[in-house]
Amino acid sequence: MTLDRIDFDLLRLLRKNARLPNKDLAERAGIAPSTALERIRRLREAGVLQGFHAEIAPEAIGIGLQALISVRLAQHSRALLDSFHAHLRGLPEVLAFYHVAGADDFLVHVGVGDSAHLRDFALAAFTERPEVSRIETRLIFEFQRNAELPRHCT
Amino acid sequence: MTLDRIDFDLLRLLRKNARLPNKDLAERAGIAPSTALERIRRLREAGVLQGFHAEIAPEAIGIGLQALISVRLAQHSRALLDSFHAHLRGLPEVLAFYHVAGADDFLVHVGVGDSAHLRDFALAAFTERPEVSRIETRLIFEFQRNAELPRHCT
DNA sequence: GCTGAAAGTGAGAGGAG
DNA sequence: CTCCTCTCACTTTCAGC
Repeated sequence: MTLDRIDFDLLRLLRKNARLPNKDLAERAGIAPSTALERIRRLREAGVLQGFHAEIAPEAIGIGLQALISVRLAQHSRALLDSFHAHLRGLPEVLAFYHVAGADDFLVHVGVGDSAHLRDFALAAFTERPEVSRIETRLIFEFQRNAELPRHCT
Repeated sequence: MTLDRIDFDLLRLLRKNARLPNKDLAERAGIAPSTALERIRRLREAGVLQGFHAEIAPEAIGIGLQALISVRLAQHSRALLDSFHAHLRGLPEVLAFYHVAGADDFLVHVGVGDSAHLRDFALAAFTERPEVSRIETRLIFEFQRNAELPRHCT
């Protein structure tokens, strides 16, 4: 699938505000509302638009503390990897995770209530797991996401 | 501001699908559409709902490679921190960044076209910067975000 | 603070260019 | 592929509960 300038405009607008009405979307992209509707339907079907998510203030949902936990697995077998992967996906404290190349295999972004919660969680969800060889926890002072599209998406 | 069960329901629904029509939102939360509208307006005004963002397939916008770059600053002065912070916010390759406690000061999630782009970018945006003392780059095999709310948000 | 009706507006489908 | 029109459904406001 090949995207043109109008597709990038629609993506850029939806990336900044996913609840923008179709009418406004069309106007700002310089096309008719029905055309915008059709384009967005196609972008979704092609898997370019994967979803729309609300961003929620962490403190409002009881997240007073965020941390990054580096995890090194005991071995690099496929079975162990899959098992740990599935485990990560089931933890509500996990906000996001990265599977990376390097000495540590995973980097896990977690959100917890307080430091006691963090200690208990790190112990139960990582240290006590058979797949895990070693973890390292870093507190997050600030986390920010970027809603811009790359420069070449003109 | 104190949230009740219905607020959490609305947040949970919008977190999973930010484009869900208000009517459906109300129905699934068990309230009238006008009530849902009012509640969401208040959640936005209170800063609980901070925004709505589309999730876009990286490859579709020319991101063939993602990496995590650990950055250590030369000193920990406020001026240097602010300067580097502002710099990060202006880079389109930066998808997100963490300001963390520990030996490294920042962890930057970047998306680039290919390995040549990554090398050039790491050099120009980090290594050559006066604020930066040292960087370390790790390739990302997989990145996943969690759209669930914490367990206590019933 | 929630409900339900009423007015205004946008979404979405079908057909023409 | 894009636009226009038309219908239908949704959003949004407001008075009443």
